[in-house]
Amino acid sequence: MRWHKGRRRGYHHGNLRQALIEAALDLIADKGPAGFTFAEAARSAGVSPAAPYRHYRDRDELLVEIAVQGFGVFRDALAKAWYDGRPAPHDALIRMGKAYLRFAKDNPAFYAAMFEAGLPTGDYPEMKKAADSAFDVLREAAETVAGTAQDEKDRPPSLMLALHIWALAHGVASLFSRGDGTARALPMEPDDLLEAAILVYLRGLNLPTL
Amino acid sequence: MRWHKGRRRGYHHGNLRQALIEAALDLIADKGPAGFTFAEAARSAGVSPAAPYRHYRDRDELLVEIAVQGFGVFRDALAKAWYDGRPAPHDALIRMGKAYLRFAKDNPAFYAAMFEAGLPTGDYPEMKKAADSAFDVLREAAETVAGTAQDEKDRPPSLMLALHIWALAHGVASLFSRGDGTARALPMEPDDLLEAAILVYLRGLNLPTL
DNA sequence: TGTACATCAGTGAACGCGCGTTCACTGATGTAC
DNA sequence: TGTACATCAGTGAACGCGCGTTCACTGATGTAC
Repeated sequence: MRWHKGRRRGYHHGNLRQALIEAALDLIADKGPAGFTFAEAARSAGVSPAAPYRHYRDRDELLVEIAVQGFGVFRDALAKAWYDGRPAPHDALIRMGKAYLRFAKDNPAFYAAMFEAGLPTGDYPEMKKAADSAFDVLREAAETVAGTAQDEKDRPPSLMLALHIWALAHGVASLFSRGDGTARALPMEPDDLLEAAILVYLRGLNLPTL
Repeated sequence: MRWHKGRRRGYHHGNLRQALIEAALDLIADKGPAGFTFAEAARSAGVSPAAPYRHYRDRDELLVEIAVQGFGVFRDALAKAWYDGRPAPHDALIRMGKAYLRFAKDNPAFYAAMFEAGLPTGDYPEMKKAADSAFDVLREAAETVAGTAQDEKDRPPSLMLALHIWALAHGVASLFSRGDGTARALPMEPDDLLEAAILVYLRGLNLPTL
């Protein structure tokens, strides 16, 4: 590697692929997933409009790459918050929910590319794989939380639990906790709203509150 | 009114305003909220590209009008499903949740314009008003449901209840129940997933199950 | 270590295209008398 | 009821613009010997 981090040196860029992604993220954060063009990303990265074609077939391929990277960052954030369910699974679950909100707030461009770029998930296997990998963290958490049931007959189906938590966190994030100025006003913190919802939900599952 | 419903007759269109909205809805449904242009909507409505300027200042103004109409349809759908909480508030609440999903599925273009066009809600008062009006139906329902508490001390704050149900329904709709092909695969019906979540949630609120 | 050569990753000019927008215009409609 | 006129809601031609994309090219890098 002969380049100082991302610094351009001479004719060859060195890391144009990643530079285009970062340029696109900035543009998306500014103007939504619609408001980014291949040409502008190139300009923003300081290369000619033809250069991106050495790395991506078209705009969509770049968008997918962004979504894939986004799901990676997302998965790591969720896994870190879950922290193997320590010290207590219920607390860890709530922590993970908050990490979901934080991700949406801190990375509006990733969030938009992942969930709102209108890319049919089915058409892009790598994207689906990356998304599934993030969801797996949630499934594992759900499994652990379900395992805290007092009695085996009280044990909720963990897939259902995972999907409910996902939907709840996603709903709160999409409506109230976005970082791009399209969030709705709320008379409380999104974090608190989500925490309360998860607590009520877990109580409804009849799991022991710690 | 000299026009048969929406039928063009001669030089004047008769109802271009609404025709443009419908054309835009078709385009949005096809290609997402990004993939609609003023010019194409005009072409689709059978008028010259200059004609829309007689009715809308620009693309955004048309989008806002669409979102406003969408929230109107949405509110009516929710209110109809709620049906004043009859025969039983809990059942009616679940019915309303399902109406939320159905709306997202049946009206992907409205849904996208309302929730994903990237229009900052704060900048468009009429849009905010229309959205609030839809949310009011939900608030009223939450109020009624909260009132079913056995004991006054068990009564949940109805705003919180409303926001939780909203987030849940919105999350399920956005992730699993969209009509535009971007929904994720699910091993069950979105309706059933949402119903189960609401039931668990209400149980967690310690409200009497009917 | 030096040189020849292949390959990689960029340039820049060019193109066709559709969009947004403006303009003077004109056909159709509504209304005052 | 007819006519003159104002207003409304369209036309169509034109423009500048930026995008996507292609092309032959070329500078920089890596490697075989």
